[in-house]
Amino acid sequence: MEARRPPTMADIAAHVGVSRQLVSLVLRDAPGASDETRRRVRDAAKELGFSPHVGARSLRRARSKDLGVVFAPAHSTEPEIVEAIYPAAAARGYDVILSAQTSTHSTDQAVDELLGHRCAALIVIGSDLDHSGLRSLAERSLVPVVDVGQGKRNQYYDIVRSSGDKGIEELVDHLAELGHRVVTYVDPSAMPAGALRRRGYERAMKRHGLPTDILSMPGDYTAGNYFEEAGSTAAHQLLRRRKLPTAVVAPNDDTAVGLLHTLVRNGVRVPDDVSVAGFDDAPIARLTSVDLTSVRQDPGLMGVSAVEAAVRRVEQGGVRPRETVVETSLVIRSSTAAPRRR
Amino acid sequence: MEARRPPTMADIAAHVGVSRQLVSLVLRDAPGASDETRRRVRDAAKELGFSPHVGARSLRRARSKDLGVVFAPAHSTEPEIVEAIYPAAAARGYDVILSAQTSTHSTDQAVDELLGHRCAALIVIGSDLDHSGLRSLAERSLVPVVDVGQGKRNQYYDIVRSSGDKGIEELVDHLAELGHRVVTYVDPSAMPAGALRRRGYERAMKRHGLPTDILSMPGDYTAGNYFEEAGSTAAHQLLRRRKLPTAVVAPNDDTAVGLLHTLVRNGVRVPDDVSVAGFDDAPIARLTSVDLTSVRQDPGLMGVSAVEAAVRRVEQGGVRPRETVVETSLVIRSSTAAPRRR
DNA sequence: TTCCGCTACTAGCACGTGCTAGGCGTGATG
DNA sequence: CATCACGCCTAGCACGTGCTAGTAGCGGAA
Repeated sequence: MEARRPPTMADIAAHVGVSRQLVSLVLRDAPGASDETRRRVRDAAKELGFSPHVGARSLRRARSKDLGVVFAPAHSTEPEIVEAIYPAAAARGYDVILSAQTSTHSTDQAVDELLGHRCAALIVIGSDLDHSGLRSLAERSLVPVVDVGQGKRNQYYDIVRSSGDKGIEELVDHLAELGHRVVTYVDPSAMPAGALRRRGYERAMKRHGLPTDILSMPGDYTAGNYFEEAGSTAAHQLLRRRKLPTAVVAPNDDTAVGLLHTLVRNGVRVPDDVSVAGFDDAPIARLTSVDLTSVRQDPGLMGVSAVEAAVRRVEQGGVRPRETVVETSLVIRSSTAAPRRR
Repeated sequence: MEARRPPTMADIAAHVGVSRQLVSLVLRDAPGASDETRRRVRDAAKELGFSPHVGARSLRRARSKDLGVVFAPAHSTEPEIVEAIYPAAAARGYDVILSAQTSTHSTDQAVDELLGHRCAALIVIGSDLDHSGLRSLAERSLVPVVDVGQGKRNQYYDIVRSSGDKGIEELVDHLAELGHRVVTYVDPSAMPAGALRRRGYERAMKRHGLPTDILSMPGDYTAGNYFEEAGSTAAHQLLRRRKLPTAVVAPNDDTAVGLLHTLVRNGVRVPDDVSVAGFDDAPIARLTSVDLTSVRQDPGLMGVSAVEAAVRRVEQGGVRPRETVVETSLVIRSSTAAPRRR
């Protein structure tokens, strides 16, 4: 029961009866080996269960072929972005190294570990860092940094974000077309990308000549189900009014779901009495029992864009960071409908 | 705008005016350096932004101090386990390397990457591998493997799982104590850990002298919201019956939520008309608009147990793998109550 | 003085891989 | 016949770190 050492190229070489260099050459698909030898080396590698030592490889290699990704497992839309990063990176010849940001494992710790692996670039998804935090990260890490989420174009790091303002505008347009005139916006004030989305609401309402009605919900972003709670609280506030709006919009699906369920539980029919809409098109919005009209910000496209931005900065040394805006699309489901006649 | 090379120990040594070895010694907290030198080396390391090259380190080091973790970002309870692994590993002096299992990145690929990093052990969470897959993984990887999820004790790999059968039994006990006599069990048949939980239901019902009523729902496990859909379909089937049961139990929260929402939408009051309970105590169960009675399988404890099992196998070479069963606890919320008088 | 032990440091090899520079044989070209 | 090109292979160094085996310097004991 001894712990055997994993096989190296030297072991393969000895097994086949050639030099170690030739094995390296074959496994790198470099020219200069006969087909017969290639076959024998590959067979031996498979037989011995060879797995290249990425540490040794990154040590020798001039430039790294790894993308470091920081993400928060607790947040909902991020897993989909992470999933999209894998094939995008693979298509460009890069490997992915993940590091989680949690309450016991800070963004800085995650970044330090990734830098220890000598990643070629860092992709930070939905980080808790503000602009100055990201800026200093970009400066000290010496590698290109891509922030996925929110922020404005700058010269320190790349940004990939969805067009949250235009998405909300489209949503309001949809409601206005259905005939809604009283559309309330519930704003969980602690939401990172919230300001942009609220602006979209304000702009669209103004364009339609309708009065804005914003319900601002304070709270702690880091709390477990803050968003859903904010929606629920907002629903109770609305229920205390003499008259309900005909439609309610929230800048994320969790808040909208909190609204929806609380309204339904209190005898309000959705969409008959009140239309409800969210943003993100999270899995929860697609449940048949929720079936929420929402705005989809394509997580796959965001992942691909992040990889593209990172690879571009890596391979064209010295180019300026840029901002990539991913278009959103309206997903109409059964939680919105024309308002009842009064 | 040239891409500078990250600083090495040799750079620090040159900066301070000592040998490279002494820098290594200081940064490893090994004895044999004066306090004054330690301070100067540490200051220089900080000033230059030194980050140790983990590749070089793992190359030289006899045994690795990394735990490789395979997880599926799309699944719901796993992020919480991953979060718990970080502090547990840190407490024992291990680093964590994550690799995701997605539709475009198989478990095998994820494992190969982790083995490339020369992890000391592998922790596989909620894998799609069956027993023989895990067995061959354990055999070819040459490192201890810990499977978190389900399975039976065996000599090839460790198992960490929750006591799903006892958890469901407790849940049925709770319902029986409330006075329920007609308790239906909805079984999404494709669920990996499903058999164990169903046995718990059957055992408890028998103990209480009640007839079992199992609604088996076929379907594809890998589909996006299969579980919630299964619950929704089951609700429709129940609604077609002449008489509803007074309580419904599901082996996971998604199915229970599908049940609950579909029943509510069709005018059935929960818990007044029907009590509904799930399993997992997933975030969705805790939403105030759902407030589902459930069985909590402590994800934190599962993460810690997985790390413990892995470290034990790593540090006591040759010990046999074992099975760790994490106790569950009943979480009573407002979706269950005493049945109405008939 | 010599020897010993201690502190503070350095020399040097090893880990597994990538890559450049060569070497050796064979067949084609001058 | 000498030279060259080419296909196939090997020698050897480098990457950044951990660790063992030293080696000076210095104070104290014999």
